[in-house]
Amino acid sequence: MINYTDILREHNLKATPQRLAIANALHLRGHISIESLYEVMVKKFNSISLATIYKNINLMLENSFIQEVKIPNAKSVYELTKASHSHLVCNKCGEVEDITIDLDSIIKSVPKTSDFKIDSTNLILSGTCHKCQ
Amino acid sequence: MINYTDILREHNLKATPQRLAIANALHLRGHISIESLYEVMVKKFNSISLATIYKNINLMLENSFIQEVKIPNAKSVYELTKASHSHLVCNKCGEVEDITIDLDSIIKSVPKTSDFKIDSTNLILSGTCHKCQ
DNA sequence: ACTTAAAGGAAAATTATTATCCTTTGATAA
DNA sequence: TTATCAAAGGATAATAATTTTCCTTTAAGT
Repeated sequence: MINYTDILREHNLKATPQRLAIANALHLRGHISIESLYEVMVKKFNSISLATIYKNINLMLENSFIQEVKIPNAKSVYELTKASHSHLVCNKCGEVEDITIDLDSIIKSVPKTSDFKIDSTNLILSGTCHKCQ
Repeated sequence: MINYTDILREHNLKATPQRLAIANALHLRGHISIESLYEVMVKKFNSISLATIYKNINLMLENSFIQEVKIPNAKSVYELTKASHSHLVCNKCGEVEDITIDLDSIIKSVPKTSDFKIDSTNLILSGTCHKCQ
């Protein structure tokens, strides 16, 4: 169980018990939706408000402590910010998995004639995971 | 101005005036959000209901006449279904542009050890477009 | 320990989306 | 071309998702 106190502070976020629990839930689950996160949090703080979840998720996004992952045909999930990576999403069980793929060649393949300056990439590969095949 | 009557019917969608107008708006704009689509449609059908927009967007999605494009930090836009392609999104003006990129090598680079069967890809490249640089 | 800006909780408000219900209409066939 | 009817449109209510408000509590720096 990692202590996220310092990491939260580095992102200009007060280290409250609720936030430490959110950070840990994200760490343990890897990716989690708002509603799942709320379920997890209620077990630890029986009177926590959904508004607290939303307010923290939004602040954490603004301060780049976490990232949103928008998934085709499903609700968004959130993850701790880490090095740029892509995602595998199983259409059967919904599992989301990180995967590191080098997209440099892809970025270079964008025609220079389009004169578009690429800052970031967002790649989701959908299909069927090992367990669901 | 293309006539989408037959194409709608091929997707098991009755060719109503409202649907033809939605198809044309998508064709003209390329990508459009719910609220922009509503604005466009109200000009043509001054008493159209937002519910009609939602019901049609959902039916068109179910019947694969259109696709949803989920964009980081922005609302979804919709586009007519066409051959698989990726998207360029400008962080400044919000413009969304189609781009054809061959992702075969990417898909093949997913380690076979992960035993994940990929069905579809979803790639968004974010940055700054020509006009906004 | 003291102070204070920020965070939490409860609930209201707002926004987004879907469902309901009745009227109208596109598509098929007589 | 008209008659028929399931499906679609419009108005509105209902629901779901998210944000705001307001007051109490607390983290963090003195």
